[in-house]
Amino acid sequence: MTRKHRLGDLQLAIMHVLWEHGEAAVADVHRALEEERGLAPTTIATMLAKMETKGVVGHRSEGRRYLYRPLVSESDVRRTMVDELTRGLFEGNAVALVSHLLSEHEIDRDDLDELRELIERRQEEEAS
Amino acid sequence: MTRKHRLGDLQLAIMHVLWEHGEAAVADVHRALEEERGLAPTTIATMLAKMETKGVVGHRSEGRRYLYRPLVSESDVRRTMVDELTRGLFEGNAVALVSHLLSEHEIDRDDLDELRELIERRQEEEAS
DNA sequence: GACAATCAACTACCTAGGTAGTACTAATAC
DNA sequence: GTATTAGTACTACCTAGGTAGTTGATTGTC
Repeated sequence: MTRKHRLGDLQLAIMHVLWEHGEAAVADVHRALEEERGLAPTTIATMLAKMETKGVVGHRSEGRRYLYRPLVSESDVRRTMVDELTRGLFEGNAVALVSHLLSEHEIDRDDLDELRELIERRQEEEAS
Repeated sequence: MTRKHRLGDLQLAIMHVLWEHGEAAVADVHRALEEERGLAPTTIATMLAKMETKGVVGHRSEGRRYLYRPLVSESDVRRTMVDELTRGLFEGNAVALVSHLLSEHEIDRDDLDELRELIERRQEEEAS
């Protein structure tokens, strides 16, 4: 069932639109992705249909058109996908992942401050 | 060319064996993955052939058998894949990824300490 | 009422990952 | 020297993601 939370690039892009809008018609999604992807509307429609089969979105009819809505949450997807990446690439060690982020310069000076705060806050929570 | 650094589950598992051993025959890889996957030796062989076409591994003959070696480094693969995940799931914001890790309890008390140190060390480096 | 636009349904393809059987060849073991 | 073993090559399939055309219905416009 983890299948449901593993999404491809396009699927992810579509989900972002749905997560943001709550509900959207094919045309809405298409418009939202037009810029960066320039896909045919039917491509979006086909993908949404496949995603529905897969169980990650649902729809209701409104007049002649369908309004799609997400059936999985962004955090579930994040959890699963980050988890799988961590397992596949860092032997399941989340710290190793962060360490990678740090050493590969994905994180700049300001980010470091932000992170440090995040961690300190978390440590305080943990302490209680 | 980012294609070269995006690997599937099995491919990743195979690469781990190669990264660790430097060079390995099909039988070696098969033996190493037998336990956790229980795949036919031909599956490994087929996959290695596909990976060679893709350019992620190379081989040399030693007698009748092939010794495969990695052509892409673990850190390259990590970089690309982490990067793509960050872009696809966290709008490219690495800090958001770490934040996710923290809030999803992927990181326990000891890890927090470790992380904090990592960050402090990094900050010192950055300060110079 | 004819015509254009909108929309979902259906069909078709292509690629990559994954899985494995069969066939052929070379070495090894009696 | 024949039978087994170890190996690669070749072929075949299946699934999922991605991309889009064609078709047929509905609706809105003049």
